[in-house]
Amino acid sequence: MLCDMNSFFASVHQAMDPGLRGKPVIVGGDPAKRTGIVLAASYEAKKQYGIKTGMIVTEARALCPHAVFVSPSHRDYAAFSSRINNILRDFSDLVEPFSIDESFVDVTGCLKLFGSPLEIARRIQSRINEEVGVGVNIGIGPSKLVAKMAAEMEKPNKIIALTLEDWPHKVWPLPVKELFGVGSRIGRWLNQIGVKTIGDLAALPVDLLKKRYGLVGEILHYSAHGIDYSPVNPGSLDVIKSVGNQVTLPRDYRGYDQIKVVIVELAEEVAQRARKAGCLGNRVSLTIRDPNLFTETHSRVLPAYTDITREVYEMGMFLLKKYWDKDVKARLVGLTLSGLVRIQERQMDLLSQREKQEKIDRATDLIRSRWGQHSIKRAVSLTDCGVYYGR
DNA sequence: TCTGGGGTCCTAGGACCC
DNA sequence: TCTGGGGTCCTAGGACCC
Repeated sequence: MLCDMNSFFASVHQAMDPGLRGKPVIVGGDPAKRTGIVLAASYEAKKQYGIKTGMIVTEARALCPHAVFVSPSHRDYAAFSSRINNILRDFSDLVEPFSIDESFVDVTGCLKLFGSPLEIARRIQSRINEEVGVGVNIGIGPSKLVAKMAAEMEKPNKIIALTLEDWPHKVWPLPVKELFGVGSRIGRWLNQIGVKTIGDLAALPVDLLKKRYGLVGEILHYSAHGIDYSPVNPGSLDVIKSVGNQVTLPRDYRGYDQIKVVIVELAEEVAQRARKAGCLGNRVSLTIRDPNLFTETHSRVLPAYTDITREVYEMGMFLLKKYWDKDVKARLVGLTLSGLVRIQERQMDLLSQREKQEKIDRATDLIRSRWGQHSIKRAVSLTDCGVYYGR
């Protein structure tokens, strides 16, 4: 099954504040910023006023001036998301959070315990509706792909079961861009070569897709036929691989000094998030989008794994000066720490040991500078092997 | 297509190692 | 320096997802 929360961010605000229920609610960026977009809109806003996710906030305001505009609160969304996943885990231990508002659940092994997939879906849906207070679409299918496609077919708060027998008449007529894995670029290319529907894609020779898109092309071919063998992997989101932040600036910034301020703040956020996650990273990437929307990214591996703000910042500045010239103009700046590894307890010990060693070295240096090179030595130097150094 | 901000995965060339 | 064959790491870029 794929459980897909309806208008998730907006629903969370409505669940937390009963005064917002039944009203057009729009979750969007700071209206003071030049480029705020709609992150989510309640069904009232979507249905009655034609508000869409991704729309520019000012545009949304024009369509629905009396809507309640709320600024996003990621903490609350994360809390709601984990409550929902906990409900799902009451039904199966195979729960894979796919994003903050979508999770796959493999119920193959618990049909005897809880009944048919449809019955399970109904129980999950009513528990999420009642206990969390948000709507949820549940797609049921023989694979993640089929369940995912099913969940998109009708909204909101629907349960849709899809089988492979249904696939040709229910999925093939859909526009090819609706297929999971077909984005804007591939969709455009497919349209250009006359592939309009998912059925058209299914009929396309694999070799053509393979030649153009390699492995991705091959997967696309199988997807168009509803074939997917990927397992529900409960741990897939536990291991984070990178943390990054980017900002679109209130105006174009120019030159190292102005951009430096942004890099300082981004480094602070990024390193702090790494520390909070208990991770160290070994690669820093800097992205700059210029006023013409041309975006460039450069990265470099660090000499050692780190979660230190200063080290992330310094690599960011190194990259800026190496790859962009002095009068660089930036509309957006992004900084990412990747190559992340979790700090194990043992590594924690090593870190604190390292700190201890550094303190010892500093103290030793100080003592020697004051009382001479041989005023302090390691115990091994006092054995007869170390005697040469001891004099 | 882009809007903004958070991610993942794949590919490919070059450097370097044995 | 090149010979052959196998491999890893680094870096950039492209595509996707929500």
